[in-house]
Parts: sequence; C-alpha cells; structure tokens
Amino acid sequence: MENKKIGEIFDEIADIIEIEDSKRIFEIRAYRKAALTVSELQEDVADILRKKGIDGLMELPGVGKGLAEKIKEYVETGRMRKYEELKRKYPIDFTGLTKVRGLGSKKAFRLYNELGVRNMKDLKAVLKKKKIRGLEGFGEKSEEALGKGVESVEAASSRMLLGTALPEAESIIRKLLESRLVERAELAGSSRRMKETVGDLDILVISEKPEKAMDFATKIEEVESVMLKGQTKSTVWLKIGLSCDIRVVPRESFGAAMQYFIGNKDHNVKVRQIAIREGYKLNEYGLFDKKGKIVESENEGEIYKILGMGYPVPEMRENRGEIELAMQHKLPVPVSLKDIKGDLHVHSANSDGANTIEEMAEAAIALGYGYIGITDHSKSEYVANGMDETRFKKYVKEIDRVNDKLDGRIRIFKSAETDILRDGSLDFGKAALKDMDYVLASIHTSLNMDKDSMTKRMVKCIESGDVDIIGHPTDRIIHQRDPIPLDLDRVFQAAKDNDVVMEIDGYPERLDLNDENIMKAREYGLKFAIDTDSHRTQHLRLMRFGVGTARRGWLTKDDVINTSGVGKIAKMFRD
DNA sequence: GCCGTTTTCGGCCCGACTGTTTTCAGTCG
Repeated sequence: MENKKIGEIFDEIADIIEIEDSKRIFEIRAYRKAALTVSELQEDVADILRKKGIDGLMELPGVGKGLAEKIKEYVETGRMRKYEELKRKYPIDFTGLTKVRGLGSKKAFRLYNELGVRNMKDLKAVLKKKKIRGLEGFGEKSEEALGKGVESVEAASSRMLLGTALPEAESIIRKLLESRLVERAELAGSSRRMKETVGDLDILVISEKPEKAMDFATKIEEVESVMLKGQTKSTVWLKIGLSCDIRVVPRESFGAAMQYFIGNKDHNVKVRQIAIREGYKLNEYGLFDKKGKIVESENEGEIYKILGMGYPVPEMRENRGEIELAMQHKLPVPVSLKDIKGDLHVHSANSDGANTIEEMAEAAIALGYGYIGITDHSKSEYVANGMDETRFKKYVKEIDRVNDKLDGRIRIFKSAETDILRDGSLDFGKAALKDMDYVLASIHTSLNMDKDSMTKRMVKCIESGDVDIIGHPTDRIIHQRDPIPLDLDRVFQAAKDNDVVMEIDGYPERLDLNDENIMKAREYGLKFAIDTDSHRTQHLRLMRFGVGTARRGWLTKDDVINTSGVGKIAKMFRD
C-alpha cells in the first residue's frame, strides 16, 4: 500500500513549489488537496489503477489528469521523475521537518540553506548548539518554540484514538463550564464528527470575559504547556499528548462558528459554494446577503435551512454525498444511542472478561437495556481462556441460572464468539451451536492468508447456515494491525444471500466495520449489529463509539438489529 | 494543478496568532 507515500511525495512537491515560487498558490493547494485525498484513502491506489485504470484515479477528488499520471508512474515504476528532479535540488526531508509546529517549507528551506539542516536529526543538532537564534528573522523565542515543537512531534507519533481523546475533551468542557467563565462550551472538529482517530481537539466557547476564560483554559490540569495564547484563541498541549484549540466565539455567531469548525473542510467548501450560488456568503461569523447584512448566525440548523438544505448531523459531514441528499431533503435519519435496546457481543469471566455474567447483566440493566448476548470465546482462543464443549455446557446452564435469578429484568441470550477456523468451518460442533440463541462468528487466527483464500474462508462460513452475526469482520486494530485481506464485495453479497448480519464492533481500537465499509455494506442492503465487545462492565458504555461509526456510515434505526426490542430480536434469531 | 447548475477559462477562503518586522511574513486550521 503506497497511498501514504504518494501523499507525502505530493506534499513535498507542494513544499518545494512554495519555496521556488509561492505565487503559484493554487497549484500548491492542488498538490496538498490531492496529497490528503490519497493518503486518507482506504482503497489501495494500485488496486484502483488495476480495476479502473487511470480514469479510476481521476475520479478521486482533487486528482486530475496530471496527478493521476504521476500516481500511475509511481505505482508502476516506484519512482516519480518530477519529484526526483526537485529533490535533487532540495534534499530536505520536508515530510519530517514540517511536522514540527511553526516550521513550514520556507523556514525549513532557510535552515537547510544557512545551517545545512536536512532532517529531524540535523534540526535537533542545531537546536542543541543554539545556532538558530543567530539567523536573521529568528530569535531566541523561535528557537525555543522549535525545540518544543520537536518534543511534541516525538510525543505524538500518530493520531489519537477517538476513544482516548473524546473523554479528555469532555472533561475539559466540564471544567470550563464549572468555572462559570463560559456560558457554553461545545466540541467541534473531527472528534465531534466521531472520526475514529483525531489529530487535535477543537473546543468553542461563549464567554462574557474572554481573557479570563483563556487564562483559565490554559491552566486546566489536563494542560501540559501553552503553545499559543491570544484574546480569542489558545492552543494548549495536553498531558495525554494531543493539542487542543480553544476559541472564544461571540454568542451571536456561535452557530456559524460551529458549522465552520465542525467541518470537514470539503463539506464546508461545498456548503459555501451553495451559499454563493444562492446569493449569500458564508463564513465562521455568519451567513450574509449580497449587501453584507447578516441573515443568520446563531443557529447552525437555520443556516442549512436557509440554504435550502436538510440538516446533516456532524458525523455525516465528510462530503460523501450528504450535501446532495441534504439539497433534496432526503437525508437519512441516523440511528442514535437512545435507539439501542441491547448489546450482542459481551464477554464474561468464563473466558477473558473481568466480570461475571450476572455483573455484566446488572450493568446492562443500569443502561436500560432489554437484553444482552453473552459471547465468550471458543476453544481455539486458548490465550483468551476459550471454552471447549464441556465448559460450554456448564456456561449455558450458568446463563439459564442467571436468567432465572434476574427474573425478567433483562433477557440474557446464550451465544459464543465462535472462531472461524482456517478452512471456514466453526470451532464448535452442531450440538453446541444448537444450544445458542444465535451464533456470533469471528476470525482471530491465521491472519496471514492471501486475499482470495481469506475471502473463501469467510464466504464459506457465511454460507454454512450456522452463523447469525459476523464479529469485527475485518479484524483490524487501529494503529496495530491492518484489516485482514478480504474482497468485501463477495463477503457482503454472500451475507445478503444468507441473511447474515455484519457487526459494528464499537470497541474504540476496533470500530469494525469502519464507516466506509458500512456505507459499502449498506448498498447491499445488509443488517448490522452495533456491539461493544465488552470485557468488563465499564466497556458497555463504549456503545456510543459504535453508534458514532454507524452514523458516519449513514445507518438508520431500521438498519440496526439491536434497536429492536427483546421479543422481536428473539423471534428474528429463531427464524 | 483541478474543476464545472457562473463548464474548457478563470476562478480557487482567509482570519488569527507569533515573532521580531516598524507594517509584515510565515504558519496554521
């Protein structure tokens, strides 16, 4: 997969054009946009090229003929002539250096030209020798800032999991509100859109005393250091290794600011184009008419309404077709957390969970659920204390006992997260499967098969007639393990033909299926189960991450089976 | 270099913050 590398190359070309002739601003932007598109793309550009040729590449937003040719050249030869020519003139690791906050292409070039800095290692060396402060236009402060920037880069090696970042943001917001210096504080940015990983946090506040609010915000205990602090905007570095922007916004333009800062960028560009077409101008201060008179700014929803659009929830704002549907007032009503009636992927101490079945059930009752499915591991998962048939029989009896004891306060379904073996068969025999209310099947082992074999393994399992739900279908773990190679078109078609449900595993490291794959599966008309894969009682609360991911994939309540009550779902499994 | 309900040319976001500039360039989002 060369997507990331190609993205970096395009970014470096943009850096170099910026040095040579910064007036070519739109060409620079074109390279940057394409860099972002390609590096964030889930599908391998080489696959696109193989399936649809150069036209397939040109379908990517921001990629035209010129850049498509360059991608093709790189995929086929491993080289890009234009890039290599430029790099001979400027042998600078822009990709590494410009990750340092405050260091862009121009300053990086000056450091190279005047101090010979080519990469992070050189930068650290000249920082240590305090050489930078001697350069014209640089001073002691810029040198210190660069030093801090280098530390931050080393601390934050990648984007942070939403599951880590979101609770942190909520804690900061709570403290801001408790201070009474702000009357409103809301999360914006990619975390508001529930993107699986986030690069930073964006918090918008309304305050009568902006300076005091900024003072307070920069001193919250989560803050490690203050990167910049102004009258209306501060950026702080958090102890967890993430930067956080806090902006004070006037009350009267809060809605416009939310719309602007929730993003994403592509979504906003399109909305602003629509505003222009309708005779308005939209920015973070409001929606203005031709005379520059403010039409709406307090309420985000009203802005969309005036533009003739339905209201897309933040999770949908990725420019993946939601704007077009909003214009036609055909946006789906996305599933929400309150629609969820139960959790169908829950572990207990019978395999690798921390709590008993009864404790998990009590925790589910506290959440207002009507049912949970206990899905402990099967024997192949010996590292996770998986059950053999003998233990499984005892486990089934135990679930019966707890069901009796809880006396209808909740229904506990009997299941097991049954391993899909290398040949596509299941890790439990027919007798055990018959004792389950439903069968959840997952792949955990033999992950290094080729795509065709892996796909056959999954499809065979789906076609067996023994399976109800496929757990975490791609088996990826964010930042740790790539998705297993699957031809998802074949998998989803088989699932549709055999009425097999796809799981959205809401555990923040998994989020599997992810948003893009959900959208693809939805096209096949599949049903989904949003689960938590809980291993302790507290994990049951992770459901919101699964729901967020489902909303990013445009799912409605009807697409999700565990929005049904206990009676309906029990019947669904029996049939 | 990309793109198209202003369509094959002429647009393409700009405001906030910082440092060291005395009026602005660079960077960021």
